[in-house]
Amino acid sequence: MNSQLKRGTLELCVLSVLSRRDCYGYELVNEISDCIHITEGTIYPLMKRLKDDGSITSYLVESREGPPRKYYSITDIGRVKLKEQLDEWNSFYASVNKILEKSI
Amino acid sequence: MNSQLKRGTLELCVLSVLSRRDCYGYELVNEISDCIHITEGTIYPLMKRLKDDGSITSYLVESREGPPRKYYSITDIGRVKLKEQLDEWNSFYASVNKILEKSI
DNA sequence: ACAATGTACTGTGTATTGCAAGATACTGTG
DNA sequence: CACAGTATCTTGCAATACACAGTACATTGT
Repeated sequence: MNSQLKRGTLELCVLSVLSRRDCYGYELVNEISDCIHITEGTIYPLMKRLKDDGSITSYLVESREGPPRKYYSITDIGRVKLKEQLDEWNSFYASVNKILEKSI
Repeated sequence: MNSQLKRGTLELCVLSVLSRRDCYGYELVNEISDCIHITEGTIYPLMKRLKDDGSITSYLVESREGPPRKYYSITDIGRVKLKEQLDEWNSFYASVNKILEKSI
């Protein structure tokens, strides 16, 4: 898979999943990896960016299966961002497909 | 527009347009910019990469409206690459949409 | 004691884009 | 004719986000 394609969409995917329910990082990796390959080394820096810009908050929860889990929760700022990025994504792939269709 | 989204797709778009007809760089910029904003500073390094890996060839044609135009032509290697990237793109945006749909 | 798995984090490298600037050629206007 | 504007190609530097590898620590099972 061309890893360049993922750029910009992983953030959208994370926000989208978090808009359904709170998740911890490792869980997000597994959830999203079903469709698009990612690893922890990709997700944690992304979560840090999202936290820094106020799109998400986090809280720790003890776990019996390993170290404490850091759950992430989407904020109102994050929901606004999600909506914007969703619109961008939809118009973007419509644009790409328009260019591609011309060549058939 | 989130410029990160374009990554990986511009090459696909260029190959796709070239699969229809030969184009010169400036023309490609205008053609593609109808849908996705790009400038010469983006297209020419891309054309160089494509030429280096054998996906396209180029030839000069005199012009009465400015300096000579450098036309680009897709090769068989380029067509194979186009097909691969087309498949990747289709499966990629299906994957993204699958993740996004879960959150509705 | 040790392996396996769950969980979080960091560092280095890399690829592709944005933006800005420059170089050359032609066209039209004052 | 000078000059502005447009067409066309080229190059350089900065920024961004991802890949991969590695570290660290907790728990459970053998």
